[in-house]
Amino acid sequence: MEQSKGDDFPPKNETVALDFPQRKLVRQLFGGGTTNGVVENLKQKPTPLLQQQHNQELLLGSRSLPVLRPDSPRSRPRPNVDAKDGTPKKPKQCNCKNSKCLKLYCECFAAGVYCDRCNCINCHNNVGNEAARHEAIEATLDRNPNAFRPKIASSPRGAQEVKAVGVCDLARVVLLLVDEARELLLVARHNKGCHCKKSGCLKKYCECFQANILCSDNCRCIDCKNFEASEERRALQNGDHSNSLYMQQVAANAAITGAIGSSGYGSPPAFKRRKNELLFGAVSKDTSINKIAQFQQENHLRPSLPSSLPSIPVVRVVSPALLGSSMFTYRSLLADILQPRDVKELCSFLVVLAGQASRTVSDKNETVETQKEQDQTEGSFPSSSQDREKEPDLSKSLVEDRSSGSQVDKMVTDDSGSDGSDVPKGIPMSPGTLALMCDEHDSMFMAAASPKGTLGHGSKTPPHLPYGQGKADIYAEQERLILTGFRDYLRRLVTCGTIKGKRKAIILFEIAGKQYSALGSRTESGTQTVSPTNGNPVPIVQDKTEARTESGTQQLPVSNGTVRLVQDNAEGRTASGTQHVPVSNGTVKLVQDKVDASQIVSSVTVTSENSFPPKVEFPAGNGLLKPIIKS
DNA sequence: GAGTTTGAAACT
DNA sequence: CAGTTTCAAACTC
Repeated sequence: MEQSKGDDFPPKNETVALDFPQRKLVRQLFGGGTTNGVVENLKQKPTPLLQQQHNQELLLGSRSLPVLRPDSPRSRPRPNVDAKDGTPKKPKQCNCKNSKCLKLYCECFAAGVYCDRCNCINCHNNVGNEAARHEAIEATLDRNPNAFRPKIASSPRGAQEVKAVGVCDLARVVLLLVDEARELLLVARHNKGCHCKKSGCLKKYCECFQANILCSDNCRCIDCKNFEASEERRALQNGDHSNSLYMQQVAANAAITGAIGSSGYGSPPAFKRRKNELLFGAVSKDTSINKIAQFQQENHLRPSLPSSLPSIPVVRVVSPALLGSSMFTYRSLLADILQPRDVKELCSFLVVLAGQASRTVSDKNETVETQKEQDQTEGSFPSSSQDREKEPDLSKSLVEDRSSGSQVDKMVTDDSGSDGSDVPKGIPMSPGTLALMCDEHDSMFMAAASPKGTLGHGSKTPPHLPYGQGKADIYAEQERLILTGFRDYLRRLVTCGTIKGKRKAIILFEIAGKQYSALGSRTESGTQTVSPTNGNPVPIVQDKTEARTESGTQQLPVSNGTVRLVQDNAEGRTASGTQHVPVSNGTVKLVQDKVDASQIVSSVTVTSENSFPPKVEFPAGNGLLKPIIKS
C-alpha cells in the first residue's frame, strides 16, 4: 500500500538505474530477504508501479541494488508535472554540490535513478559517468548492503481474497479490511529508525515523519513526538492540510487504517492488536525503561508516575518505542476522522440494512405469499405486512421462526444451544448468518489463537442448509440490497478518501465491488462453502440474483444487545474474532457530526428488548439508508 | 533567495 | 561503536 503513493513517484520519463552487473541481479534473485524496492533490470525502462510491486515479490536480495523506493523518505513524491509548463518531470531534483551525486546524500542516487534535470553541480550520476557511478554504488553497498533498500519497511499483503459472498459476509468484508489495515499498520516502519534530536520527529527532517509513519522502537530519537498518542503530532496533522502533495503521498494509507481508528483512543496501535489484546498482556519481553517511559508518555501517565521508578527518564524519551517489538508504526490521516465507532456503526448499518432489505424484499413478494407459506413449513419467513408494521421484519421473522419447528431450526438450535451460546434457539439462519454463526462461540477465540486450534464447534457438523431455491433467491435479493447499500457507503468513503486516503478507499471499494460483482455474476444456485474461522467449511446458499422473487429475512445473531459479526482473517481459516456492535437501547447514529447536507440524515434506532431480537426503526423516508461519512 | 537548522551519511 | 564531519534537504526570514 505504501507503494501507492508511487503513483507520482516512478520516473516515468527518465532512465533509471540500469547499470548493475548481471551477477548482482542474480545475487539479488537468490540472496534471500525481502525488499520493497524494485531491482531494475538492466537497460530496461522504468517498470510500472504495479509491476514493480509484483517484481518485488520476486526479486529478493540480501544486498539490494539501487532501487526505486516510492516509500522512502528520500523518494517522497514531488509533483511529477512541472507546475509551470506542465511537462513531466522527475519526482526529485537534487541540488547536490559536493557529492557528485554519487553518495547517498543525493536523493537521486539514493533512489537509484539518474539525475535528470537536477540542479546539481558536478553531477556524476548520469550515463556519461557510468564507471564512476558504478564504483560509487559498489562502495555504498560495501558500507551498507542495504543502502538502497527501502527505509520504510512494509510488506503489505495483497488484497485478501474475499471468498465468501453472503449477506453477513459484508460484515466479514468490513472486518477483513480492518484486519488488512492492521496488517498495514504492522508492517510500516523505518528499518533503521530515525535519530532525531531537535525536531521532535515532527518535521520532515525526520524520516519517519516524512514517510508518514510513527517512530518505532527502531528509532533512537530524542523527545520524540511522533507517536500515536502525541497531541503535538495530532495537532500537526489536524492543522496542516495545506501541503496537498504531502497529503496525497500519505493518503494512500489513509482510508482503511483510518477506518480502524487505531488512534481513536489515543493509545498506541499495538495496544489494540488483534482480539483486543490486553494492554499489558501484549507487553513483550522488551520492557526497557525507555519503553516504559514511552508508554507513560503515550498514555499521559507521567504525572502520576510512581516514584518507585526513579530511573525513568523524566524529560527525554529516547524513541517512542512502544511496548512490544511489533508496534504499529503507521499513522493514517483518516485515523482522526474515521473512528472505531465508525466501523462499528457501519456494522450496525449493515445490520439495519439487512433488516430493511428483508422488509423490502418482503414487500415485493407479497404476491407470492403462497410460496412463502410453503417455505415456512420448512423454514420460516415473515408473514404479513401488518405484522411488519408492528415490528420490523427482522424481529417479526425471528419471532415467527421461533415457533417453527423446521429442520433448520432444530439444527441451528442444536448447534447453538449445546454450548450455551446465547444464539436464539429455533431461529433459522440465513446462509450468511450461519456463516457468521460459525464464530458465535467464544471458543473460537481460542481457536483463533492457534491456527490449527480446535474448531469452534468442536466436532460438530457444520450447519446444514436445506434451503430451497426460493429462499436462495430471497437471500440473493437481500444480498443485492445490502451490497448496494454497502457500495454506497464505500462510495462515500471514496469521496472522503479523495481528500484523505483516496487510494485506500478505492481499494475498499474495489474489494466490496468484487463481492458485489461476484454476487451478481452467479447464475446458478447451490451451496457454496466458505471457510469460516473454525476451519469447517460452512455451506451457504449461493443464490440466483436474477430471480429474486421472494421475501425473506436476514437475521444477524444478536444477543444481549450485541450484534456479533465474524471477523475473519485473510484466508478465512484460522483467525477469528467477534465484532460486537452495541445495539442496546441506544441510538446508533449512522450519520456523524460532519454531515453532507445533500444526504439524508438517518438516525437508526436499534433497540434491544430482552436482548433479542432487536427492534429496528427506520427514520422517515423509506429509501435505503445511506451512511454518510464525515468528510 | 540567502542563511540557518537539521539529521542522515560518511568518515575517523 | 561512538564521535565528528560532511552534506543536502528542510526550514526560516
